[in-house]
Amino acid sequence: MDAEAIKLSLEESGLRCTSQRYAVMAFLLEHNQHPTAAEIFAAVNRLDPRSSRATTYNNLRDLVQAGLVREVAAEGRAARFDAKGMRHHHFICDGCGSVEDIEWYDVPKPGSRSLGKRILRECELIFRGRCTRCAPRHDPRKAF
Amino acid sequence: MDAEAIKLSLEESGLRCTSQRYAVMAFLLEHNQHPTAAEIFAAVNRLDPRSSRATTYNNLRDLVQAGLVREVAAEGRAARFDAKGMRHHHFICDGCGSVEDIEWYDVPKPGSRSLGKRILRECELIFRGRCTRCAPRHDPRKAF
DNA sequence: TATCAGATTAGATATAATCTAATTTTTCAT
DNA sequence: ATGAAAAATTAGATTATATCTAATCTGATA
Ligand SMILES: [Mn+2]
Ligand SMILES: [Mn+2]
Ligand SMILES: [Zn+2]
Ligand SMILES: [Zn+2]
Repeated sequence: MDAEAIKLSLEESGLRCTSQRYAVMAFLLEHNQHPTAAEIFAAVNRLDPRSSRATTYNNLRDLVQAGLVREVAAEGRAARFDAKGMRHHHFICDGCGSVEDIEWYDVPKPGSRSLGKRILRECELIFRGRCTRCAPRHDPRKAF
Repeated sequence: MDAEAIKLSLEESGLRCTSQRYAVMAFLLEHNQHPTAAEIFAAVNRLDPRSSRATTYNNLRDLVQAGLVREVAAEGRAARFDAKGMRHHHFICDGCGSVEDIEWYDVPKPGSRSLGKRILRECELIFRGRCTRCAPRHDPRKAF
């Protein structure tokens, strides 16, 4: 996704393309490691222009509201984010806590009986286990 | 699950059945609203015996490690917990943030091609939308 | 009973997120 | 261009959540 496309997607969502907001969005688009707000703040300030912590949080909030960014559901203290590009699932490593993307495939919806009067919008599938780096350290005779 | 069964499940996991630890476990078993640590702390102290905040957090950590309790994956600030009884999925309300249980059903695993060298242990399915209470307030003409 | 590991406690500390009020930047009507 | 209004940014204070520390308590066991 090039600079112009990012600018456009922001403006289509009713958000001005400020340099700080652009930097957050661009960083998320080119890093799929699901960084925390603190990591994003550090990363966008490594380059110009400077952005404050409050602005980083404000922009993440705005981008999530606009549907361009997602706050990933995960346990743990700090929220993690990714750009909502192609649909995908997530894999969370028991060993190191890393969150990785898994290719999307369709998930069966719950029956209307168990859904009741609830209105279903979307679903999110999280896998757990050991990532490629952590798998070798894992003794398969021991349960987690 | 009666008192004796709780005591037993704790001891099978190598945890002493202290009154504070019992209270946390019993509370989670009879409330499926996925309370936060603060809510659990308040609830177990409404009755005797008193338990400190540190102990509530310590016991939640121990119970999660022992596999009796789960920290639910969800966005938002405070961690939420439930007793790992019967397997189930979760529904998180866009409106009020409540987390509700959804009857379990099997979920197709990702293909070994997209899984790579990762070791899969389990999966967790999260639905999003409007809960029964929030659904009526939702104007279906407006997107979220 | 004496010992000791496990558990609890109050309060201090750390971490993550949000708020506040001042300032800067952009937009837009004139 | 000019000035007013709106939007965005900022540093730092504040709040919320979680963990740590070091002293004390409890209960199992010898
Ligand atoms: Mn992702
Ligand atoms: Mn549950
Ligand atoms: Zn790993
Ligand atoms: Zn609701």
